[in-house]
Amino acid sequence: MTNQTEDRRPLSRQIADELRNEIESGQHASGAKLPSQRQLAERFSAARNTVDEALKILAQEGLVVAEHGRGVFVRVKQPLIRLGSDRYSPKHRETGLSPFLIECARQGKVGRFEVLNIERIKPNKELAKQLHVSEKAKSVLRRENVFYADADPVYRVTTWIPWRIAQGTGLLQEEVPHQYGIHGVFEEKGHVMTRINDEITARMPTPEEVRYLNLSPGIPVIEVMHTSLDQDGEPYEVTRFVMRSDMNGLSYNVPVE
Amino acid sequence: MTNQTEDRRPLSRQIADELRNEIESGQHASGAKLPSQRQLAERFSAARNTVDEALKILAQEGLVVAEHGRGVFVRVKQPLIRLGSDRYSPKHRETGLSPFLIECARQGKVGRFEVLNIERIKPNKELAKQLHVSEKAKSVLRRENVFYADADPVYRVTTWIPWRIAQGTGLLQEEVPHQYGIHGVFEEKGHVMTRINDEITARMPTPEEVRYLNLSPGIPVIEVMHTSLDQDGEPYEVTRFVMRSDMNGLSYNVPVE
DNA sequence: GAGTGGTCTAGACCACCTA
DNA sequence: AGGTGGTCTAGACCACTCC
Repeated sequence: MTNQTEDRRPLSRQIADELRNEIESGQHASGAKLPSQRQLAERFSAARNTVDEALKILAQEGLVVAEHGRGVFVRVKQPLIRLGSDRYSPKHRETGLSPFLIECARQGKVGRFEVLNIERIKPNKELAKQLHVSEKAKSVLRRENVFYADADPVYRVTTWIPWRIAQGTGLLQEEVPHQYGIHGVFEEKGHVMTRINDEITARMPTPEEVRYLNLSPGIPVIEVMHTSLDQDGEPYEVTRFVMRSDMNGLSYNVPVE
Repeated sequence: MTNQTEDRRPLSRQIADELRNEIESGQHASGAKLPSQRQLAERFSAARNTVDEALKILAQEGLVVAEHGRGVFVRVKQPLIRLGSDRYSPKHRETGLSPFLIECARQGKVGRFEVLNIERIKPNKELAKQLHVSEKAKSVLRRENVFYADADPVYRVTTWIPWRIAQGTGLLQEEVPHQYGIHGVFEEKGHVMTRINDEITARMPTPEEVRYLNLSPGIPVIEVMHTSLDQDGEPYEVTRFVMRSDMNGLSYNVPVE
């Protein structure tokens, strides 16, 4: 650290900056344990509180993770699972695997998902508009899932389907009644996916999402609002993906129209 | 707050949860000032430090913003600027405006950008591979910009162009030498944009990005690595957008192939 | 000048992990 | 048992804003 008496930045920032430098220059390898807070406090002639503050800054940047009783560690970057614009492409049918499972397999992981709940609901205003259904009735089927790669929760997924389409298809059951999954069901009903519309945002997770996705501090989520459009341009399904950004990315390889 | 003696969560969390509830239930309107830290400390029978901690949790979630000397305020949500998959579409040529400017105008804002620097550089390994250029020479032109909506910085944009394409086009000057912008220049050189590939991630900003984008705590950035492909499938330009997620979203409306 | 948030200290107790 | 992070306290001083 440079001349402390001249430096007007808060001490906790200075310590954070110094440690960040050390990490980025490779003095603390990925996964390595940093000196304890008490050791750092002595080194920087600061109170332990102040060191804790500095480490919280780095944790918030996603650079380090504290583990209670063990120490503070340089965060190990995970390879990203890339959800692609081709994730619904018919070309993936041949393998019988969804793109998520393919990507997991490519990384030597086992992908799976759990059904949280399935319910027939009244849509809110916006959803009713998007799906061209009535706002007054229980006109929509909602399915909520969590996707896992090995033991790590990766996405929180909610799918909304107009009841006129879901009706009588068995989509009220956990088990999806089609070998090509939910989109196989839609095709049988005469809705061939022709275009998709994905609206993407990023934000910090809600406390509920922190629980579901087992998120540590400093990890934002990516939210994708996806709409499927059929051969007539009619929307027939909306899905929201909430993804942990430390394990996920998106990829759109598309023609310019 | 419920029975404090039974609650095992840290006091700062309890305070944060309580205040979050109050905000979400509308007891503190958007933009409203919360009670001062000293008042809250008294109300919750806690040290001011503890209240400060609680407010930092909410700030990190993007719910409130502290303003030094003024108070802590409920964050006002900004309307999002949506960068679309059609942002390069020839159909926007007629207006003579870029999609960014159109979107700004729609929100009653004035869009503009500043050139930070323009330089001929040696690409790193990954970039060399993406652009099919040599890693050993100064084979790439880099242009760095910041985009603004009114006074707010919105994107940090870096564009890399193979020097063999940029050479002799005037792209070394600040002023882009074509009425249709930089992509007009590429077309004149025989590269018609036929496909794009966008790789999207989200993360917390680096301290440098915090400075450039004037970011407050709890706001992640969205990073888009964009590649333009010409009629032969050849990549001829890579652009990185770093966008503040509180003012930006993405939108992909694309065919299923 | 009064009020606000920003930061720091020194010490304390707790919960968790490793051995 | 001993070390580590998690949290809280009480008090202090500072920088900023507003009147």
